[in-house]
Amino acid sequence: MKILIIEDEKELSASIASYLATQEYACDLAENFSEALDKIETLDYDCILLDISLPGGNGLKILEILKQNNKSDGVLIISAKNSLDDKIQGLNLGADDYLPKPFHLSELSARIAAIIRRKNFDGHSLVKFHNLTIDTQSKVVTVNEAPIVLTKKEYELLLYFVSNKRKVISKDAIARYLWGDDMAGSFDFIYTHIKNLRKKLGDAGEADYIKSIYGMGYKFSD
Amino acid sequence: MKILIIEDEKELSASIASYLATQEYACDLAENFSEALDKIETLDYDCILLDISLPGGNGLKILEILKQNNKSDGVLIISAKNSLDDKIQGLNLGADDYLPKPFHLSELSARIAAIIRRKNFDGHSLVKFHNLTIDTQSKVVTVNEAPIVLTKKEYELLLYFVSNKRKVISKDAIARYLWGDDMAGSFDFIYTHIKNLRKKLGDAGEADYIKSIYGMGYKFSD
DNA sequence: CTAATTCTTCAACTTCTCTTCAAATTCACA
DNA sequence: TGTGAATTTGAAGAGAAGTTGAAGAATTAG
Repeated sequence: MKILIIEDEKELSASIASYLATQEYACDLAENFSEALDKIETLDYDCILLDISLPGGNGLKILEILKQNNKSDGVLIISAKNSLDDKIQGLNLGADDYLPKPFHLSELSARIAAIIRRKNFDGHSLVKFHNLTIDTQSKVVTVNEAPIVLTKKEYELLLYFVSNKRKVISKDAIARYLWGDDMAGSFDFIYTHIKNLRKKLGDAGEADYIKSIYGMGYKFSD
Repeated sequence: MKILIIEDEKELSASIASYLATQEYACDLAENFSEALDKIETLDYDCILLDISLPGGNGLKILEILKQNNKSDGVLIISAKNSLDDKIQGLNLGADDYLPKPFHLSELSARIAAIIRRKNFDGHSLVKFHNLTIDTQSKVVTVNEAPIVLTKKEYELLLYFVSNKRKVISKDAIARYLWGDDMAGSFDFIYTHIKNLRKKLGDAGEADYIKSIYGMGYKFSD
């Protein structure tokens, strides 16, 4: 479970992070507006702790951006300003919960657990990458909201790509993932399935997500 | 895990070192400005404890130099001067945390653990050398933030250089690393790959990292 | 059981990398 | 400063890696 902590008080965020680490959460820290945007863009988090009163840009702005990118699931607002106004505004923008400072780390942890539970529950098992979404429950893949039809192998391949986005994946790894450990020899399957997947993504308007890295494998990125 | 302690009070640094040794950290000590620079240049540390109030040069100066060399990840400032000013300046320069004296060794240890965890987590397994970074997951190499495209052999060669930076590497060792043990005879491959790597690094603005040591091999340094 | 779909195999083709080689240059040492 | 050895360089062919289309095998659906 990955958590992003957007908080400018370093001592606080460090202690949150070290506490959450004991609960098996992996934390990323962002201490200002631009850092936060950066992390949000490059990684997906199971939960985002957002301090509203952030220097260099308002925390609510971040929430808006998350909302626009369909990533506002799992946001827990923390704030010293315990004003009703902030709270309402935050929840309206799609935050899942609101926790006024100061708080006990155990309460924070409980709320995070609740948010993640909820998120994984309501059919939100969506894996996303830009305008591409994969619903791992219904197994429906959409590009720009329009569904595309994939075969089973193509679906598994795409899911593997998206969940390892921006990493170079060796053909060996792909072979092991799709066919199990005993896939010595030829990569002809892979070539063909990649060709077909590229074709279908291309037809749907999103070519070029799957890059070949000569001699190394493939990389799914933008 | 390697830790550098930059601290002029010998008793303090000794007791920190011996405590951290019990936690499986290996500590190096530097008790003044020049010693610190020396250690920083020759070795990479997982965490650096930096006393701001250092004789013979300000500790913040060291932080600046670390920052310039892209080594400011993992710096924990310790200081008796518990002024807000120092703190802000330190954190602006990229330190990860700030611990005012006096402190409990257990707290120090907890913060170090947090810093190392953070560093390994959001560092994406980055190998760095000055303005050069190698992301070993995405296999992307950047010079001054701009990505450069390398072939597989070039990438492996560069990675070998960077992980053996500032050491003289024999062509035999390079050959064994890149092609396995059975590479008797000619070094023509190496010459060519080094030429190409130099070209690409040069085009990206960083020539001269790869030095030839006549009759011995090569050295990657600045 | 048949038809349709999907998966795998194969071969021709394209693209990019690696290696080879010879000529030019640099270096250490006498 | 001259000499042989070490290194650099550019060019080009060999070779590996990746792409593509087509067709047979396997699987699934009706």
